Amino acid sequence: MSGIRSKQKAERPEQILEAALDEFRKTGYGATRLEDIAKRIGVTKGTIYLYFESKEKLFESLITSLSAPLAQEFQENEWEWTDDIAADLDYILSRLYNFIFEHHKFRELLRLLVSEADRFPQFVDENYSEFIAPILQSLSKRFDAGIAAGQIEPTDTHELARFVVAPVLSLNIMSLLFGNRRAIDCDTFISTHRKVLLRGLLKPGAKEGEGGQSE
Amino acid sequence: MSGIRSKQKAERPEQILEAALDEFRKTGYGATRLEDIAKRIGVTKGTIYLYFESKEKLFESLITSLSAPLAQEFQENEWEWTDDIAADLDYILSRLYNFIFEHHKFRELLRLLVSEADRFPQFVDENYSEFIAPILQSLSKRFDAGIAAGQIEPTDTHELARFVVAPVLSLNIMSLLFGNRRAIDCDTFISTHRKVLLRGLLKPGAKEGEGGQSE
Amino acid sequence: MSGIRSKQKAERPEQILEAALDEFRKTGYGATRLEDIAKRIGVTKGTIYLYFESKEKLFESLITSLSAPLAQEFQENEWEWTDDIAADLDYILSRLYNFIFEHHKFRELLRLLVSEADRFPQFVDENYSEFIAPILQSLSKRFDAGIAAGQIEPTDTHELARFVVAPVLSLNIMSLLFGNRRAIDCDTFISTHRKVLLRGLLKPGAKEGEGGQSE
Amino acid sequence: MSGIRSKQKAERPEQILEAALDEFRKTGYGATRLEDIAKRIGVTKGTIYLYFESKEKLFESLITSLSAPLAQEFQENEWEWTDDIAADLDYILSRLYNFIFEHHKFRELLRLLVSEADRFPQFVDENYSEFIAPILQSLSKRFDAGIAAGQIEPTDTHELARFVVAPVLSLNIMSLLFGNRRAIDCDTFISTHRKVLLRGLLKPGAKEGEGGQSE
DNA sequence: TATGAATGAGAATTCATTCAT
DNA sequence: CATGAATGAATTCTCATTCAT
Repeated sequence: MSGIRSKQKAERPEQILEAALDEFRKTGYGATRLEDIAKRIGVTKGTIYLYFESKEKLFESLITSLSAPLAQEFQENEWEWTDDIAADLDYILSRLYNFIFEHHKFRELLRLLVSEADRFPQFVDENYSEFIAPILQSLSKRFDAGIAAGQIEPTDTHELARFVVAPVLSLNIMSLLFGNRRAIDCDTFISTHRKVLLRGLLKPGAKEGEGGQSE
Repeated sequence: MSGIRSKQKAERPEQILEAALDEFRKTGYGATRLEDIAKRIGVTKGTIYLYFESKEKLFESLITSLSAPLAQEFQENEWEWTDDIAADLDYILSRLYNFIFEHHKFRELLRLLVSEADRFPQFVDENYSEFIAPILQSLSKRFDAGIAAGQIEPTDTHELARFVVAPVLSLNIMSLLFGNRRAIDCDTFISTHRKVLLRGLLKPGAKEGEGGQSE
Repeated sequence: MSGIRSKQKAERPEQILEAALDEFRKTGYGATRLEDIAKRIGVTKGTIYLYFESKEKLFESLITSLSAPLAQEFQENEWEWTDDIAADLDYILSRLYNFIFEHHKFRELLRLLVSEADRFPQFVDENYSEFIAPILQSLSKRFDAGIAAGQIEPTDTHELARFVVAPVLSLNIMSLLFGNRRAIDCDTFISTHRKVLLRGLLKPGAKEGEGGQSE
Repeated sequence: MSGIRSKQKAERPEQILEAALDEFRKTGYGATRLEDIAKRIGVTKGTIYLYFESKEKLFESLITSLSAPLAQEFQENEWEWTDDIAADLDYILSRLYNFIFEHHKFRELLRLLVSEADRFPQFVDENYSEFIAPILQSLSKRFDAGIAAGQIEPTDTHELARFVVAPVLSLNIMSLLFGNRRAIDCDTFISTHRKVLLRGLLKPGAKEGEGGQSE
């Protein structure tokens, strides 16, 4: 309508995906109307069909467009380990948390995956293998090294990685649940996570009392 | 046709809610058709309207019917603390995890809350205050006592409680995401959780050095 | 709305098919709107979907409902031959033509088949094998007998049957094309058909000469 | 891109009509999309609107473009009669059949007319008066002469003409219905048509027995 | 209580048509 | 001349809801 048709055209798919994300998360896949997505960017329903052949395909494209760049970012930026396990743990946590809060879309991707997990299981699986599995892989390798170096108590390192990631996922869910109705004190949460991981939950003294004192 | 019928009639609301849960979680609130819910228990759409005045009210009743008894169970069964912090941590974890695995419905409640959080925020809040808040309250009280008794490193105990619960929530989400497609090794996860909380992630030696590698 | 729900219900499919026939022939398959079909019998679009799962299925059911009883009628009423070939020819023609004029729907079936032949070839084939083929079969048998009895000039009797039926088909098409805009003098057409078949087109004299003009 | 282009441009309307015929017959008027017509000749929808002001006008132009040259051909090539009625009948039949099978488009014109007869009755009428009527006129004139010359049994010659044309129409319909799924033995059909017309269906002997022998 | 036929508002989708480039 | 992005009205199809039985 303005004149810069071709420029707009190039950006349309992104625009639509952006708008679709907003609507899908607000309303859920089933209840979102394509018309609302269209309105959001000032076009009409029909326009969406120029770029996506159906609501379902739009949803699929959305999932892909959300996870692909995230996965890529993780794959491109190799984890850089030192031999200081504490520093590396700090690095792991800050990277995980930063990643989530830098990427507002990550949270929504998660919501969509949880909501529609039974209807689109392939997406869950894709995301797992492209996105979560590599993270767990990297972390468990570092932990293996840590164990070998006597920095870490021997344990199942893959499970340990899973456990290290878990609170991040959890924080994510919280922020999905409460949106901005309940300000979540992320910093404190993160710092708690860090503290517990770094130093353990219990005082040496209490711990010694616990089971054995050979420590 | 008569005896069984009348018995069933009394149970109709429960039957409907049960069926509604199955459908809502499979399809999401927006995309679930009342007819499918009805079919599941061998009645017709009209019957649902004898017990619930609309789809939305049905959903609300479902949330309530799911969370109320769970919250009640938690409220009735007071936490029973000892002065052995390690034993109490074990107790906390086993109670939290057992709760999830005993109550299949709990997981689905969570999914519904995540999926529909923006559309039904009141439910999220209700659940938080009736269900999650009390848990956090109880745990943080115990941790306060632990700190006072010198068992636990001083810290923000409410956040600590949140952090202790986080992996539980996380495991829950995982099982929502992967259903039974990806067998999650819950036992190992829980045991890792326990180990890390009880003894800390790092060896005393590594921990003392923190930045050094006297190891 | 009136009260005799169940009676109406039983008749609905027929009602709808009847209305569908009227609309499809008036407007063609592609351009017919389900709403118009519905209006014709005083119901709404939605009602049609209680009985037919899509527009296409409705069309398919229509074709079947049109051809099935016609084919059945032909199959049930065996052709009854005498040994008078002239009488039998009369009988054949009157039966073929009567059939067309008794069965208003037959004409429309043909139109639908011609119109949609490329889109629904299976229907054309079904109709051929269930409906046309048996007719040709019966006629050619009679002609075989006629040849054996020296009543008919030896010839390919299957083709002869096809040729005997052809003008009937042709008249049918004419009436489809002109509807009631151009009154077709069917009686004269039929009588011409009869005359030509019975006595041949040419005088014996001309015929005998075949290429000569003894006239 | 330039030389070929400009040549193509001059031919665009024809190209479009050609493509339109293919699509209309395949899909019917209502269900044909202009975009498909455009694609067929490698242009876009918009281009069609440079040459035809609407879909309906395009259809109208198509009918005209199909029937006009056919009618013209018939009008230009006067029927050339001899006084040999048999030869003339041969000539009539071969001309009619040749005409149909030379002109693939004739069949499709017929299909379109049958399909859309109720929506575009004017076309049916135009075609009748410009095309069919003259044929019937010519034939009936020849038959009149034949009767006057004692070659043909007195009869309604206009109806006779109609009847002579009928099997041709019929064959046409068959080929519309079965396309190339069911090879129609046209030659045999035509030869049967010819035989029956030329010599009559019945043997002289059988014929005499039939009703009267004053013949 | 329960049914299920019918409704009708509303959503997805299609496509003739327009128009800026 | 030609494009093809955009439109928006029209159409198919869905489903929560009603109500006569």
